[in-house]
Amino acid sequence: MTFTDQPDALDSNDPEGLDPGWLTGLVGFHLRMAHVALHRDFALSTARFDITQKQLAAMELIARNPGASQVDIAQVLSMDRATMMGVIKRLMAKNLVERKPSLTDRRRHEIRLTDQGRKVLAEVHEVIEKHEKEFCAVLSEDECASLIDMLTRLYRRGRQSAAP
Amino acid sequence: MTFTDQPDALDSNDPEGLDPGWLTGLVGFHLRMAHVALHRDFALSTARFDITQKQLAAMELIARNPGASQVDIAQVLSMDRATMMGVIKRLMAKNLVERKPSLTDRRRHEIRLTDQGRKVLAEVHEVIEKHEKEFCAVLSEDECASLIDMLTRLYRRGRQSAAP
DNA sequence: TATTGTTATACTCTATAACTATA
DNA sequence: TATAGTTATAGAGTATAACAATA
Repeated sequence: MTFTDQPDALDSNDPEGLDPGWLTGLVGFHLRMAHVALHRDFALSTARFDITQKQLAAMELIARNPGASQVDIAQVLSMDRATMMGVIKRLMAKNLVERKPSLTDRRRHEIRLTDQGRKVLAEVHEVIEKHEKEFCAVLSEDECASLIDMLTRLYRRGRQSAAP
Repeated sequence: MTFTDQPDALDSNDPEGLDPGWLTGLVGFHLRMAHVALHRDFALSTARFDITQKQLAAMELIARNPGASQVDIAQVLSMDRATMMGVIKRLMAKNLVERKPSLTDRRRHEIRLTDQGRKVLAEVHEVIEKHEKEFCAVLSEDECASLIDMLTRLYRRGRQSAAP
């Protein structure tokens, strides 16, 4: 029962000895598994920053598009505006982003990074780039580009059919 | 300000007009976006079954490996055993799976599908296969196989470094 | 001691519905 | 009417810690 008894059964096709069966052929299944692995890796790499994947994505968009509204950010990340609210709230609680009411449309709140936010983002960038390299070490550069291309097509597809 | 003013800005590189910047080059970002799209699509396709992606994956493994324990299933799906507990609980509440204490190791509970579970799983299979086809319509067969191969390598990699 | 199942706890994300203020 | 933000609510998944029963 220990890992020394049946190394073959562990290292070969079925790492845990169970038959994944029908799931094996589903892109959706592998997409989920890869995402779970990434998510956990990410959490480990960025533990000291107390920030999640989604919070980082939001911060990056805010950094690149200062003055964007919550709805703008939410749309790009395919999030509900109520969900986005929660993300922004947590980022504000950590003093990473701040809001100002728009002068031209008083319904909107323009979101910007705080100085603290910019500082943290720069630090996180380094960690993520290192993490990304390690995570993708099993892919060649061509494969990596091809993977991004295919993934992009997959989620853009969903948008085209949903938007109009 | 309406969508008729700047069609180019909407239909070209930036569907929502925001600059994703640094995120564009990250496999992790696109993996997350594709996963979010898939997750939502999945939920829509299977709404009438009142079942989630993870619950389905667990059911499939249980179907293929009758008598497996909760820990077995959890390991394959990279879940904590407490998390798995929640999934199993919900599946039991819906009368889709059942448990029996193992005769050889009384700590273990062998999990099996109920008749109801088998029936539902068969119906869901059809829906998912149709969904999978639509979701992957933007990929050729070769691309699809290549994508699965790359994704598998990504999450297997995580396992190899974690297990020993 | 180690493993399995279990409960309790806490956090994040997700979505819906309803409300306010503004356009 | 429509949009932006907000709150309340509910549910799912994630993880940790602790416990009992069993090996």
